[in-house]
Amino acid sequence: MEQLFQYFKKFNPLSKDAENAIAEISTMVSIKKNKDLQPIGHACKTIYFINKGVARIYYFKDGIDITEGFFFENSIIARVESLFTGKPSRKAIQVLEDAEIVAIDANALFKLYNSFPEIERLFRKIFEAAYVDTVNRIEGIQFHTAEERYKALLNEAPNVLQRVPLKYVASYLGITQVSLSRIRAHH
Amino acid sequence: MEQLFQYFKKFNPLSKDAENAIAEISTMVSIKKNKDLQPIGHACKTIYFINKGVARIYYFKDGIDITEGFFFENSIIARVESLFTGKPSRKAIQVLEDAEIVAIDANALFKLYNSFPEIERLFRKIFEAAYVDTVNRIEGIQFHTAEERYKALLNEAPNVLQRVPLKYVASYLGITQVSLSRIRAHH
DNA sequence: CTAATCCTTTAACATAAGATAAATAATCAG
DNA sequence: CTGATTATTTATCTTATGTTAAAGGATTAG
Repeated sequence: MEQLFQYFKKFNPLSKDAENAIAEISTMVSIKKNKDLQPIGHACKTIYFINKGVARIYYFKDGIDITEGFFFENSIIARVESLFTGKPSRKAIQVLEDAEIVAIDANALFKLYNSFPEIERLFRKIFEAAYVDTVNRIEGIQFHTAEERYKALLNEAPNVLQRVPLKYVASYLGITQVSLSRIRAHH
Repeated sequence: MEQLFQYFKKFNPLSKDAENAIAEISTMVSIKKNKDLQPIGHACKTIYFINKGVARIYYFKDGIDITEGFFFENSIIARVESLFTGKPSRKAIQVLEDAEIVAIDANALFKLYNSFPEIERLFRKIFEAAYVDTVNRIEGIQFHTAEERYKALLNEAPNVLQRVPLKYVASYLGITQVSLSRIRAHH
């Protein structure tokens, strides 16, 4: 849990009481490469934090596996379109390397918001930052060729290309595996 | 202000005290068609609510005007990538019809979070909902042809096509004006 | 009301990316 | 270690979208 509390400090440092309250509603999960942490079709009731490993959020569109995003050590994963609406998620979370993950019970967390305003503030800030990332990502998608998007990824997150199968990277970039391969060949 | 408070009720009803506190840090703005409400290059210190009119957020990429989003009556506009980071925004807000807008001083609002947890909660929920919209929008962009995106817009937000010049719609859809025209001709 | 400007469409051509298929290369299970 | 599966690359062809240019419509300023 210590790693998670360190992460929290960057957003909103918590009192010991608040940390303990979060520890009580959290569990450690060890999960093997390629396994789904959460399957498609259930309401998202958990917020995850990656201590070790890589994960992706994915879904199927017309039978095709599409990666929405990649997540590395020291980051939060949640399928917010379900978490914040209560609707079942059409998305799954899959681990791409053997991983150590903290699972936080979201309903219990939302209850803690009432007794610990500092926790509500913490998660407000965490999700505000995630929101900003998402807005910036749209800007990266609009009006860029596939090659530009690939180069941007290579530049901003080279670890993605080192640790993640290219077929997942392709759909993340919004192109086919074949196109990605062609772009990489063109150097 | 009444229209804004009605909007708030959908997220988190406020006490009279809280409403008054927000009223005190807000001003009404009347602005003419095609005028910029906020120019490019300043840190975003204001959250807007549209009582009447249409607006868009836009920016320039390689000299080309790109629309990030459209906003209609009864919605909040903010350039969150600046609001939540404090960095200057490379984006501007332009009004596309004569508009009536409530401008909320963001720094003053953030201070109110300390005295009114209900206000912090309200805006947490507002931006969580906006975050969900943005995540869903990425899904709409990835792996859809321009024609599919156009039809989706026609279906989900026909008012955009009725009230907004097509040249702005084109960049919003991530295509050129010429392509959009061709797609519309194919019907 | 008219001229000037701006918006939208149409046309012709160029190019990036999709689809399909097949050949390598890498990984995994037994 | 070996065969089987899975991932990646390469090739060929097709198609959607970009680019540029020009024409027609619509809107606006004076």
